[in-house]
Amino acid sequence: MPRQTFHNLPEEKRGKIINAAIEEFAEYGLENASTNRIVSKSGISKGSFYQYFEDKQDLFMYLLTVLEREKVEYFKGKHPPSMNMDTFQYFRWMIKTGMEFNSAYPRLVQAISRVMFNEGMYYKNFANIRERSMQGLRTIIREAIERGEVDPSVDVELAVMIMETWSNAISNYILQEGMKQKDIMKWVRSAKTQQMIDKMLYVMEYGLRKTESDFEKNFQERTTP
Amino acid sequence: MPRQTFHNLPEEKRGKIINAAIEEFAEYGLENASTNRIVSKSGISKGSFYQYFEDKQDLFMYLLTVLEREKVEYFKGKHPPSMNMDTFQYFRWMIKTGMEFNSAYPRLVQAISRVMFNEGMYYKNFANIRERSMQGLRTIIREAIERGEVDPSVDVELAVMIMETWSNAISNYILQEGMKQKDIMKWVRSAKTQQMIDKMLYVMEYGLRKTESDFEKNFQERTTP
DNA sequence: CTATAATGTGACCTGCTAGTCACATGACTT
DNA sequence: AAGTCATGTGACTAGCAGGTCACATTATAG
Repeated sequence: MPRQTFHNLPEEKRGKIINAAIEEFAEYGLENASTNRIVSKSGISKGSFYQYFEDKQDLFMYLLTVLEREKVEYFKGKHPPSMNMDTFQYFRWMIKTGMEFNSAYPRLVQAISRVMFNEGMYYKNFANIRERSMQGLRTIIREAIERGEVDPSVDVELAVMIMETWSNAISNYILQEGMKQKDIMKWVRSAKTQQMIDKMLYVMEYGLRKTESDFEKNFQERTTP
Repeated sequence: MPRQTFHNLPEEKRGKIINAAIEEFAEYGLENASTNRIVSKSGISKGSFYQYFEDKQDLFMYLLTVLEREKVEYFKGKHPPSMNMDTFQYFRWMIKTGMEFNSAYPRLVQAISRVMFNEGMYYKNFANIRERSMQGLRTIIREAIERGEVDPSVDVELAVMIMETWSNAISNYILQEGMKQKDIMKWVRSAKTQQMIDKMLYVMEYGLRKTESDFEKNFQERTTP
């Protein structure tokens, strides 16, 4: 984590460094990011950089906390439209609000997801961060089972994996398509995009809602002639 | 593509170079792969390398053709269990056979998917390769619609995206989990793993089988109280 | 055996990287 | 005004990168 000297900096200077870092990581990932470029982009000297941060990874870790803080702040300002939502409606709301957040901070999200999901495979350090979000999904599914919205015989771990994959896939897809647009936020909020997201989530939801017995019945019907 | 001198090489030497390249790309991706390491691992000199290949990317492109050739060869040896399969059964067979291939050549597949899906986003050169596979899916879906297996009002592009994402996600998941095992092939073929794949595909399939009108009915029921 | 062509080699070049450190500058204290 | 401490600086080191090239070795032909 950054040293105190960094936090003492005037906000403008700190912002310039953060923005330079976001641009650099979004463009080059963690491994190929160049401290030299970050330093010259943000208008500070090499020595200062190493006075603020231990190294590149330290700076990136700081960006993670920035993302987390901004995201919490964003969700605080948005309340679920209703209190009587079932699990899938809630999940849909979470995904969509997350998507709006992504549109509001596209470069920050791009920088972090690039490192986390692409190089992440090989940086075991990030495994615990992923584990945390999976823990949340696990809880959601268990609660859904208790409420009778998901069949009790559903494999929780598998459902977690499906939901995680699905929400990552949607996020990536939206981010990639959105980056081609002039105004991401507008594009994400458009009826067409919203409907597309609904449809994709519907595919996942409908599969999960089905009972295990249903699966076995259907599956055997088609594999044993 | 490699120069003739490379193809003239004795098979053993060629194999050593290919293996060294696979290991290097699997470990470091394209950008961070080091020709120096490849050269020393495969026991040839720097000069020879540049006599065989234009550069790193040239070598990687060659690996792509190796993968394609091996895959075609592998699928030739495996025939679909039945001729009377519906689209989803065929898709399932394709996915599973592809998975078996991945288990047979885990490092080669890892090397290529690491570059294609992780860094690939930023290497526009690979876009056409992806486009080709999407073209295949598009055809599959159109045929499924003609056969009445998928509702005609389904958005083909969306279905393509879902199937592509889904099959990539499963492949990546299996590859990642499989790499933790001693014997990948055995693990992939185990009843437990096979059933897991079936379940994941079932989620996708069940969502796609549903008609658009079904979606709209269900969707409105829950969003308009 | 000689001449010619093909293949192989590694020292060397330039340019980048992450990280260091002796020194300069500014700000606050006594 | 002098002293002290925090902050800022960029030339410098060591190491690795991709790529080149004059020369060495081997194979083929006459």
